[in-house]
Amino acid sequence: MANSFTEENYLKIIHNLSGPEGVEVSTNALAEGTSTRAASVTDMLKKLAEKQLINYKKYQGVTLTDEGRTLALKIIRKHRLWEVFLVETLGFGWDEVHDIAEELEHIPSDRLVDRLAAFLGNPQFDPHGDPIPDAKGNMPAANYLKLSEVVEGDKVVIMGVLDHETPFLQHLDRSGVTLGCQLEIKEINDYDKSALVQIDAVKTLFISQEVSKNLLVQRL
Amino acid sequence: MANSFTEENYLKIIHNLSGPEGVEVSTNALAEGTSTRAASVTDMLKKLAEKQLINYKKYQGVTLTDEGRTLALKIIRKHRLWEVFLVETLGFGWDEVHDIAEELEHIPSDRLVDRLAAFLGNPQFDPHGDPIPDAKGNMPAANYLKLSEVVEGDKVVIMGVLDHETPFLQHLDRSGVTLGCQLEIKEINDYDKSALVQIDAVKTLFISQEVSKNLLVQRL
DNA sequence: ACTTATTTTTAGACCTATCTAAAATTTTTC
DNA sequence: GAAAAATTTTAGATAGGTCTAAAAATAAGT
Repeated sequence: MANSFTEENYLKIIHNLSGPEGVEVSTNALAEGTSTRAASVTDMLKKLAEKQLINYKKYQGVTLTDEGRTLALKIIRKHRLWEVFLVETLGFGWDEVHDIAEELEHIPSDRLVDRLAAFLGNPQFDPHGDPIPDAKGNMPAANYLKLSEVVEGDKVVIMGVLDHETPFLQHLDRSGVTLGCQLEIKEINDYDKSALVQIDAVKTLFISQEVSKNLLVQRL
Repeated sequence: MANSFTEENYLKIIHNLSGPEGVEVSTNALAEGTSTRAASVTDMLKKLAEKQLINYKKYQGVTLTDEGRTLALKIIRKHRLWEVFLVETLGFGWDEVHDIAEELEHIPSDRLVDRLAAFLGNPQFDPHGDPIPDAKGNMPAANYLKLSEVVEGDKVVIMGVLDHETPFLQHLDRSGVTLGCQLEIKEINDYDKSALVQIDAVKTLFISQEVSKNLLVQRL
C-alpha cells in the first residue's frame, strides 16, 4: 500500500498546478508537468483515484483529496528542506539544487525529515522563497504578485521565483537579482512589456516580461 | 544507459559478498542478499553481464569487472558517507541508519557526494567501522579478525561489526559494546564457544558465539 | 446549432523486475 | 561411477509505468 516514486510525483505536481485554491488540473497539464503522454496520465489518475488520493471524473480534471493533499505536502516539505540543506549546509548555489532535491524528496522516514528540519533550524522558506510546510502540513499562504503585474513607480522586494531551473536562476545571478533585493520600477515599455528597474538603489537594468512573469514580489 | 536502483543494489551486494579477494558469488547467495528468488537473480545477472559490469558464465557464479567494481564502490562510498551524516550531523543512533542509507545511496550527483564528504571532513570510516572509499574508489583494506577467532588471554579493540541491523546493534548498546572499546578475553567456553570478556577493564560479561562472529577486532 | 478542432480516454503493445514450476546442470553421497 | 540432492537456468506469467494509434467526449468557430 506504499506509494511509488511516480505516484508521489503526480501528487506533488497536482498540488503545484492546482494552486492555493485547489482548482481542477487537466490531463494535458499533467502530461506536460510529468513529461509523459496524456494516455499515461489517464492510467495513473485511475490508480490514484482508486487509492482515494484524488477526486477524478472522466474528462473533468482532478483535485486532491484531503489525504492526497497531506501526502503532497509531505513531499513538498521534504523537497524544500533538502534544498535548504543543499544551499545552507553544503554550499550549493540556488540554481543547482532543484534536480537533486527532486530525488531526495522521495526518501521516506519521518524521523529523517524531522531531524533534518531541526538541524536546519526549522526554516520557513526554501532558497527560492517558497514556504516550507511544517510537520503537520500547515503552510503559510503568501500572497505575492508577479513582477509582471506591478506598475510604474512601484517599489517592491523580490520574494520568490516561479521557475526553479538552472538557466533562469543563472540569468538572475548574472543580472544581480536575488531574494530580498529591492526594485524600483522606473518605466514599463508598452510594446514588449519589459521593465526598467533600479536594484537596491544602485544598478539599473531592463527585465523582460518573460523574466518578470517568473518573479514574485511584494510591494513596500 | 544509466543503471537502475536495482542494478546498483546487485553490484553493491556482489561486492560485499565477494570479499576483498573478489571470489565468485553464487546465484543463491545473491537471491538471499537481494531477498528475491534465484530465477530473478539469473535474469538480472544476464543483464549486468550484457552491460559488462560482471563476469558471468552459466552455473559458475559471478565476479565484478573493473567497471562493475568502480560502480559498486561509488554506491558503497555514498552509503557510508550518508551513514556518517545521519549519525554525526543529525544525531541518529548507529542502529537506526542502515535502512535510510540504503535509500540515500542511490541518489546520483557526484557533486553532491563530494560536497557531503567535504562537509563531513572526508571521514575514513562509517559509524559501524567500515572503511569509506575515496572519490577515486580507493578503500583501505583493513584486515581485522572476528571476535570468534581470538583465544583466551587476547586483548583486543572493537573495530567494526558485520551485522548492520537494528536488533544486533541495540543488543551491543545494551551490553555496553561500542567501537573502540577494549576487550580482554578471560575465558572461552568449550561447549557453546561463548566468551567471558572484560570491557574497558571495568565490566565483565558473556558474549555468545552468535554475537562474536559479527564483531571485528584488532589485537593490541 | 452544426461542423471542426482540441482534449481525453480506451485498446493494445512493450520493458523491467519479479514470480512459480519445470528442466538442465553441477555437486554430493554411497 | 551411478543415483540422489542441491543449485541454477529456462519458460511462461504478472504488475507497474510507459508508449502509439484510434475512438470518444468536450470545447470552439462561424
